Amino acid sequence: MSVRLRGWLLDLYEDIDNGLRIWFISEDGTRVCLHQAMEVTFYASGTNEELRSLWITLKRYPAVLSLQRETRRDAFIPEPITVLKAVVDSPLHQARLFRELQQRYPRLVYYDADISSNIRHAARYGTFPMAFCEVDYDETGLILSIRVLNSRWDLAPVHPVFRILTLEPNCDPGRGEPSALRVQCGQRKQTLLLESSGELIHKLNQVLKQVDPDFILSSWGDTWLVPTLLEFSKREGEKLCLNRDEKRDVGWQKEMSYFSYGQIICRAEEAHLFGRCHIDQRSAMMWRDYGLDGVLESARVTTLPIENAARVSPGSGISAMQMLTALEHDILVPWHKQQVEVFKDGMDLIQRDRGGLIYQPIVGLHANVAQVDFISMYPAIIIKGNISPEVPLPNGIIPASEELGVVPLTLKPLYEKRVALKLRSAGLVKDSRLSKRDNARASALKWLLVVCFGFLGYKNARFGRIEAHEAVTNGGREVLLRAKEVAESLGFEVLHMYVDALWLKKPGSSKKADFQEVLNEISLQTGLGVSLDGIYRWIAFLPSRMDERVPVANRYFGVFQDGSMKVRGIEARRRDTPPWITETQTKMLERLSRAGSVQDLPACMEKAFEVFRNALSDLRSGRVPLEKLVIASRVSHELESYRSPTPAARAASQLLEQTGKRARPGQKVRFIYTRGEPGVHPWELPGTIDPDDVDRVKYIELLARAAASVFHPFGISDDQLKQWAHTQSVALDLVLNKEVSHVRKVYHHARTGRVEAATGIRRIAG
DNA sequence: TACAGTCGGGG
DNA sequence: GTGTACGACTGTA
Repeated sequence: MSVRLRGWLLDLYEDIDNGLRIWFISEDGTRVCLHQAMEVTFYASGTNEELRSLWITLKRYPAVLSLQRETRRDAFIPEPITVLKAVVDSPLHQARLFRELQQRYPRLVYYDADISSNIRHAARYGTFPMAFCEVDYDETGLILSIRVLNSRWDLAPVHPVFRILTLEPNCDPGRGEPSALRVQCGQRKQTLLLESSGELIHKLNQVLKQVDPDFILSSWGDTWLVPTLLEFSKREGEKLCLNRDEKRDVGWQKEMSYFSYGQIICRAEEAHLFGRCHIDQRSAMMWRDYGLDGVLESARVTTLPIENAARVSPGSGISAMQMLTALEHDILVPWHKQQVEVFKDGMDLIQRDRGGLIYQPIVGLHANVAQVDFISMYPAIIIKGNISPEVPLPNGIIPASEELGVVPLTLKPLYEKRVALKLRSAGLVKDSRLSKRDNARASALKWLLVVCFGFLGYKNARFGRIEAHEAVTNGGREVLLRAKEVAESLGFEVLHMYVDALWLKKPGSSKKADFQEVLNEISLQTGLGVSLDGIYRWIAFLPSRMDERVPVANRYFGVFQDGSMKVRGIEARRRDTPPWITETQTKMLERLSRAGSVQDLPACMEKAFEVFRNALSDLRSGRVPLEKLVIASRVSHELESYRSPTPAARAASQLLEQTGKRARPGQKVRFIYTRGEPGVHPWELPGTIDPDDVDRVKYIELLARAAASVFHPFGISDDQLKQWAHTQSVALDLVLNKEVSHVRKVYHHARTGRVEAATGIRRIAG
C-alpha cells in the first residue's frame, strides 16, 4: 500500500546505514522524513589491462551491482574513449569503494566518482531544495516514486511557512564572555542564562521541541555557540536535541584555510544539522548581502543543500551546477582536473593575461556624464560565443560550434533568470515593485554569474581551461572597443572605460532620452545587452596618489541625477579603513551630493569641509568612541614567517603572546593604532585601551588622506590638507576660499561656453 | 628607495 | 574546499 505526499523538499542527506534520508514540509504543514535507495554510477578509463584488473576486483564486491564496458566522451579528449561503467548500490558504498580504488589503481582516470548525493539526485529526479514534490511511499517510509512539480527557474517560487528560531549570545564572544542567550521565534522572545545550572539545556530542549524549527539562525553558532552549548550539555548530562533527525549528532565540518580571491581565507568550523538547517549569520558567506531569500535562491539554482549554500562561496555553487549540467547531458565529469595547457608561442604569450580592457580616465570633474554598462558582460559573451572548455574556441564572439558546451548550458538559464528578475524589478513587467526579496535573489544570482567566468580560468575547476578564460576577456575587449567606436561616431566623448562599462558625455546631452540612441546602437553593433547605469550630475575621476599626473582606472565618485552617489576605490570603500574615517568621508561626500547641479558645488564643498573640521575636533577632544577607530586587516601568513610584519601581524603577535590565541592565515585581526612601541594594540586583548594612548597623529593623517581624496578634484592638494589637519592653522581656510571662488568662476565660464583653465584645478568641463 | 603585504572590482 | 590577473597603495627596512 502506498501513501502520497505533496510538499517541499527541505533537506536531503546520506543515511548512516545506506541510501538517502529526505525531509519534506508537506502541504498541511507536517514535517516528514522519508528514505530512498539510490544507485550510483561511476566510470574509469585506462589501458585494457588495467581495466580488466579493475573488473576482476570490482566483481568481488557485493555492493557493485553491474559492470559494463562502454564508449564515452571525455570533454577534453576529441576521440571517444573506452570506460568501465560500475553501478554501486548506495552512495556510501560508492564513496568507500572509490577511496580504495584510488589507492589501488592510482593510474586510472575516474569519472562521476566524487559527486555529492544532492547533485546525483538532482540529475536523476530534478530535485532541489524547496522543490515542490509529489511523493509516493510505503508504510516504512520508503520512497517509491518522486516527481518534481516546479522548477529551479521559477521567477516567483512559492515557499511553505517556515519556522525560524533565532539564537544569539548577548555579546560578541570574541570580545567578552556572554552571560545570556537570546532566543527568538516570531514575536516570542526569551532570554536564558548561559550558566550550567542544569536548567539551560532542559529549557532549550523544550523550546526546540515546542517550535520544531526548520531554520536555526544563530550568531557565532559555528565557532562558539554550538560548541559551548554542547559543552554545557555534557556537563549537565542532558542531551541537547538540535537535530530533527534524532539518530544524528551535530555534523562538524573542520576549520580550514584555503586560497581564494587572491588571498588566504580561513573558514571556521561549521555545525551542520540534519532535518533542519543551522545558519550562522556571522560566518555565512554574503549573508549580509542577501539574507535567507538569497540563500534559498542560491540553493535552488545550485541544488546545494541550504546549509552549504549559505556558507560556501559561489564558486562551489557554480561547480555543482556544471556537474549537474554534465550529468544531464551525458558528459563525463572528470574527477581531478587533468587538463594541461597547450604550448604557446611568443605571440600568444603577449596576447595572454591582459584581462579586461582598462582605459585611463580623463582625470577631473565632469558634468552630465552617462555610465553605460553591459549587462553581465562576461556571462553574455560566454553564452553568445559558446565558450566552454570542451568546445572549439570562437573567433571573437562568433561561435565556432552550434552545440552549446557545459559552461554556456549552465549559464544560460541563470543569465536569463537574472535578466527577467531585473526586468521585473525595473517595472518593465507590470505588477511588481522592486521588492526586497527580488533584490536578494538577483544578488545571489549575480554572484554565481560573476564567479562562473573566473572559474573558467581556475586551474582546479573541473570545467576550466585557461584558453577559454582568455577567449572571454578577448571578447570583452573587442566589445568595449566596438562600443567606443560607436559612441564616438555619434559625437560622444568617451571619458573612461572599465571592463564592462563606458562613461560618455556630449555637450547638450543630459537627459535619459539624449543617450537612448547611443545605447541602442551599442547594443545593436555588439549584439549584447546594455543598460544606462545612470547619468551623473557630476563625476570626479581621481589620479594616482603616488603621482598625480597618472590617471587610475578605478578611483572616482559622482552623484547621479536622483541624488544617489557612486563611490569607487577610495578609502570609504576599503574594508581596512576604520569606521570613523569611512563615516566621515561618506558624510563629506554626502554633503557634496546635495549639490543640485555643478553650480551649487562650491557651497557644498564648504559644508563638506566643516564635516572634516568637526571630525578632527571630535578626535582631539576624545569624543570618538574607540570602536570607531578599530582597523580590521587580514593576516595571510603564519605570524613567524613575516619578513616585514604588517601592523595587523604585529597586533596578532601581541595577542598570541598575551592570550595564547593565534590568528591563523586568513583571519582578520582588529587593532587600534597607539602611541609609542609597538604602535598597535589588539582590539581583542582583554582590558581596556586608555583613550590617551590612541595615536591621534596617525588618525589625523588617515583622515586627512581620506579628505584629500574628496577635495582633490577641487584643487586642494594632499599636502595642504595634511598640514592644515595637523596644525589647524587658518591657512587652509584661505586656500579653500580661494579655491571655492575658482570653482565658481570656472563653472560660470563653462556654462557661458568660455571654458578656461584655472590654476590648481585639474580639469573642469561642462 | 625597494620590497612585502593587503585590498579592490565585478555588482 | 577552492575564481582570475593586476595595479594602487601603505608600511617597513
